[in-house]
Amino acid sequence: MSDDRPVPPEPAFSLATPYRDATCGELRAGDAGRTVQLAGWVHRRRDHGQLIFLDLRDRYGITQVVVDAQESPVAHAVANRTRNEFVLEIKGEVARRMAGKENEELLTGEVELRGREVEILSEAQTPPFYINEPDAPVDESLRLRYRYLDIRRRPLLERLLLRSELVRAIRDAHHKAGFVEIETPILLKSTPEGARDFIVPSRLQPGSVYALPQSPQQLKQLLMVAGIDRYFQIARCFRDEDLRGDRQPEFTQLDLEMSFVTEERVMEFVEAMIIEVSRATTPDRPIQEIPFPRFTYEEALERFGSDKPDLRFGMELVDLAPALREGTTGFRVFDETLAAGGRVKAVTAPGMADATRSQIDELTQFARRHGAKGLAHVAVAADGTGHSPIAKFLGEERVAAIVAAAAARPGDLILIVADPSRELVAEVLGRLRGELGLRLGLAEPGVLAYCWVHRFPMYQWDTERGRWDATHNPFSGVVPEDEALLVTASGDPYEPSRQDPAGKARAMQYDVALNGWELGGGSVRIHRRELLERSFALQGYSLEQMHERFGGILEAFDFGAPPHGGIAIGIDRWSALLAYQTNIREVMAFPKTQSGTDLMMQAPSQPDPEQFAELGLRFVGIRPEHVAES
RNA sequence: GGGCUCGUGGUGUAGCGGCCUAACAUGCCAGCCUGUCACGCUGGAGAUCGCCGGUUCGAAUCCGGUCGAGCCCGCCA
Repeated sequence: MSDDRPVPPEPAFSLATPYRDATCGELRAGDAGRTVQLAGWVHRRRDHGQLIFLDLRDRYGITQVVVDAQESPVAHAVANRTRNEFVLEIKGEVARRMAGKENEELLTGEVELRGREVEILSEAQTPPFYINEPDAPVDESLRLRYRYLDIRRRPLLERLLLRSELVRAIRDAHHKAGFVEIETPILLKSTPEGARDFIVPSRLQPGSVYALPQSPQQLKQLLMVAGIDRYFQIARCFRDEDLRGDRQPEFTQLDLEMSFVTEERVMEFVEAMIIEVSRATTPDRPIQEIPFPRFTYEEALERFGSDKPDLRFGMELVDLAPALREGTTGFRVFDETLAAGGRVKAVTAPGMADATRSQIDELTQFARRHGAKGLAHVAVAADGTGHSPIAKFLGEERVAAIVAAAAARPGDLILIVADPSRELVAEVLGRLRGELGLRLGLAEPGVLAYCWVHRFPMYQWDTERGRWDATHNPFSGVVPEDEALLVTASGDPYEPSRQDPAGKARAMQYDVALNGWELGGGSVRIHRRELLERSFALQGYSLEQMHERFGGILEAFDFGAPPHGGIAIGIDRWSALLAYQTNIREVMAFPKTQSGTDLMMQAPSQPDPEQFAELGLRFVGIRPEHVAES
């Protein structure tokens, strides 16, 4: 057998220590005859009486140790006492395994260490779950409680290593491109993002609080004013909102900002960076299309029903209005929707024509959950004719027209949503598309389909508060040709209304999506004071409020602000997707549960009364039972 | 704030009104074993079924509440 198994490169600072000469992943046939010492955890023990096999494990791999009672009675006696997860130091001679006894599964499988001296560095209780069977299912709360044991297992370890490589590649790419990495404060002031802030009371300023940053948005803009024309940071961000599999209260963003740039220039850099980083981190995963496809928000919504489309499969949305146009269709839902200026659109699920009643019901429930009033369907038979419960209203011709419009093939199932709201139709069909695309296995798992979505609407009308809300970020710039739209219908900039031309303005905003997930988003910012004031007025901020909330940055802009723009990319999501995960807890060393608790550290915890007293705080409770206690 | 799912020896599951004095696998403990690599063989210990209450002659099993975990809606650029 040849010694062709790759040996990982030795880091600049040797892995050898007084406890070990080598790691458990590096011994090869060429090392036979050497006397070495290894240190690691007992991965598994196979006791044959006079002969004990110990699989010794560390981060780098596993090496089999044999302890022979005849050769080394003392070592054998110690090995006899060991159990799984004991930490050992073992000295012995590297020997080629007997012919036919090699283990192909192990990088070190051609050799074994003949243990002469075994020392127990640390004993271990029986772990609460299997560490040596990485595929065995374990309740996630147990994994969270004993995270340090979960990290001993290969799958999580490898995801953390991947994430480390990702961040390293990001740093490399930015440094090469002349970016400066600058840290910004964690103890900050409330920033204008829409999420709830985490609050930290100040002892030195009793009654005042810091807010943890939801992102370093304002600070990076201030760095642009400061003349740092290319800034980036791997920044921890905090948002006190309800959690999901892809949302944690604290998360990490790649935050970057550039000066003297256009939208095009920022996208150019970010795209090149993403390609470089992807190739460095997951060289085995092909990028579907370069340059990344670009869609306007409008187009993405029309074609995919999503501003973060999964482009690994087709299933584009189809407008059925042309097929239904002349006269009335006889199906009231469609007629009324079209008459009201609403939309009737469809998505075609390939090969699902034989869906059972309960499957259709389930899809209908899915559609309802996302706001649709119902879900119509047409199943395409082998002869190409459409069959549908609503055929009796529509008539054969119109059903055929629907099949034709959807370009559906025999065996396909056409799912139709009708609603006065264009956005709702898009949203529901988009979700169906995403869900079915995955269920039907249409998406190639290994492919990385990045794309850009840009030209988002600047604002959304906030009915409750009677003002325009920035869709993205209050500093986002408007596309130059829409600048004139940033006015109110009334003429008074502080009297916004739903009819304002501003509702049509598009922002210089761009999102990058990967396989149906939003990876990040950014914009070219407004750097001119005058335009910023107009935009803020539309968002319902009076001059006083503007200064109260954004005084610092407004003042800074008066000292000469360069045109600038940037982006923020979610590192947790990115590493999760690169590791084939959809749950960001799987790429975080110490994540929190959905209720925001840390099962390992038992956080959050009751504060020491003295800490409260020092801060001048008292807990008065927010629920009846709390109030009753105080 | 709301909806849904789950909670049974250390772990993963089965059992879903009496046949349960709770089963299986694995782990654990003890003994045997010199070529295993999910070693093997023999024996043993280990759960009152998350918690509280109710229904019932009888509850792991049904109902209500509660606690914990997850998924989703709202929320979150």
